[in-house]
Amino acid sequence: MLSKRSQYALKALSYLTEKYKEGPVLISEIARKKKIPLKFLENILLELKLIGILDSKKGKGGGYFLIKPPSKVRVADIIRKVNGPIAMLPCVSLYFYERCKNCDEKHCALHDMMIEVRDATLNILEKRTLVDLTDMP
Amino acid sequence: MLSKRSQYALKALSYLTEKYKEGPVLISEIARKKKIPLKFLENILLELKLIGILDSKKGKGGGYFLIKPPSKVRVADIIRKVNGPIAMLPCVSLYFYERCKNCDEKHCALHDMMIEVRDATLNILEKRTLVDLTDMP
DNA sequence: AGCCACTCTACCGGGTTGGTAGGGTAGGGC
DNA sequence: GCCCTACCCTACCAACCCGGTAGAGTGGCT
Repeated sequence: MLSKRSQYALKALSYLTEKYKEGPVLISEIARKKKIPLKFLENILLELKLIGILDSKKGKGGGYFLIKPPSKVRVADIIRKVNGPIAMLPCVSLYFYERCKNCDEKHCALHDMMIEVRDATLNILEKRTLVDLTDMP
Repeated sequence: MLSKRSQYALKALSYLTEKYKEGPVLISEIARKKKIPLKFLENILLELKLIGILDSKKGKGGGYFLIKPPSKVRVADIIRKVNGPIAMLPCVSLYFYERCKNCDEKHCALHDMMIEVRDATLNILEKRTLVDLTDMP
């Protein structure tokens, strides 16, 4: 399961995608529209900035905005950065790989099964970008 | 990611599948062969018994054993019982469903995307049983 | 100057994770 | 009827994560 934090992050990014080209958006506006606790959202947006997905502007007329066009930001990458591994086991993770002490990967049926699951998941998430997250009216 | 507990559970069950029809298997044997901390494994096997996957026999010649034929035990069900939801969001979970406060499911793009991911995952895990977990030599 | 909006530090209760320790108790064999 | 075996039960632990909340700081704009 994605953490609440990750869910909020995705919601916020989808809102910023809709407002792309309208300039900076207030934290408070995002919080209100997406029903996210304000101070928690502050924290999340800050992380997204440090990660390099967003940038911000202070003072009047300030707010947060996407650095890159929404079509260039993959959902899979956001999830990895905010939530962690997408795979179900460390030994089948592409970006958070860790060798398994309990088995030999060449002969581990669980390993093979989880590779399948990982590929099926990535096949969806790596093809989707923020644009695919914008809600239908 | 699956918790360590879930990983150990699956490993233990795959071992018990290999020893199916050979009668009860000692906790200590499973622990040794699968490199799982003994007391932790005790705890896990007990849970699997309460869940209704295993049964045990006390005294000499005792141990743990599968209640049902391995081909009747689906991997997806084990994961759900030991680890929790398979879906990435509560609002797309079949067995742990919770309505989403942040969005209207009918018009939520994230919701739709995660349904796709869920189905791709279940398409694999619900077709697999313990038999598919037995390792190749 | 003064407001605005992000930024930073800190804190907090409660829960989960990944164990460890140790004694209790039922079942079989002899 | 005793004793060994092997599961059963309770308790504890440190460390971290989750989902926030609070409040003061700081830089930018007009």
